[in-house]
Amino acid sequence: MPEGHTIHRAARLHRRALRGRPVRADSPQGRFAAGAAALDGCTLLDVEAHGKHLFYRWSSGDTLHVHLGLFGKFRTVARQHPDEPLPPTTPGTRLRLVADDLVLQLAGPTDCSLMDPVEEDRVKARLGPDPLRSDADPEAMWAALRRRRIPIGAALLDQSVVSGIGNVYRCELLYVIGAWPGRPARELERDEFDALWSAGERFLRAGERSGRIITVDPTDVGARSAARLPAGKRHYVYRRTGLPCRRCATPVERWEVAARWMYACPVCQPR
DNA sequence: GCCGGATGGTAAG
DNA sequence: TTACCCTCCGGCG
Repeated sequence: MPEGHTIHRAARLHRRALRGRPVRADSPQGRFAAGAAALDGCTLLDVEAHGKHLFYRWSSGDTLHVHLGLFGKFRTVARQHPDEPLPPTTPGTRLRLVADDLVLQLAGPTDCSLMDPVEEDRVKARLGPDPLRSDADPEAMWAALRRRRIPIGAALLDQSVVSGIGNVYRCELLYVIGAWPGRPARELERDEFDALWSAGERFLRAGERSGRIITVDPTDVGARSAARLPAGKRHYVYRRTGLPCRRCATPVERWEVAARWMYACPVCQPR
């Protein structure tokens, strides 16, 4: 589920598993053969996440940029012995990193490439503040919203306004702050924005820790704890078209905003 | 077992 | 605006 929480989680896990270790690198699919050859035998120095982007820094001076897009997936396989045969890869495996006790495989990414510092800066310059980063500045997001006439539902998907939020979080965030998605971004009140930012921080952080998106207060779905909620009970409105709102029972509506499905309760999120 | 859809973004037209 | 990337998962049979 690649919204920002997935990316920060991958950064944390990959950093812990691979930092300081030399790895073998190759591209079973072949589309990243030259890049993998450049990384082969190098040591991972650090991993940085910003929004939905990952940056891996290597002892060679190279930076590996990964963007999962909608389909990209990482798979890690533990190894007992360094001389154990490698696990099979799917034909689409773009990059494989092999350490003594771990194999990391990447398939289906939107981007997997080596970047120089100029390209890296260009990518980062396009990104708005990321609530999961310690250097995130909410005032930058507030200023960006004030400049836009587009609906708030569209602004939340614009990675230059705020980075790391995807379609699930945008729908759920607007529900929990009670804002109609079609309202112009610039008309959001300051107290609504503060609630939006803090809920965004809270949702993303919980997602990073658990590896899944759970936005409901468990008491709203008749559960004691958010842990192990079944798939149909994790959200207030996302993918619940026509089903009763969990708080007021009004049917959830669905329509397109910024080329993606938007879900909202017309009563809890008044226009 | 097959089919359709999706958590996203880029580049072509 | 449309095509594309080519993953996994859930619904259906």
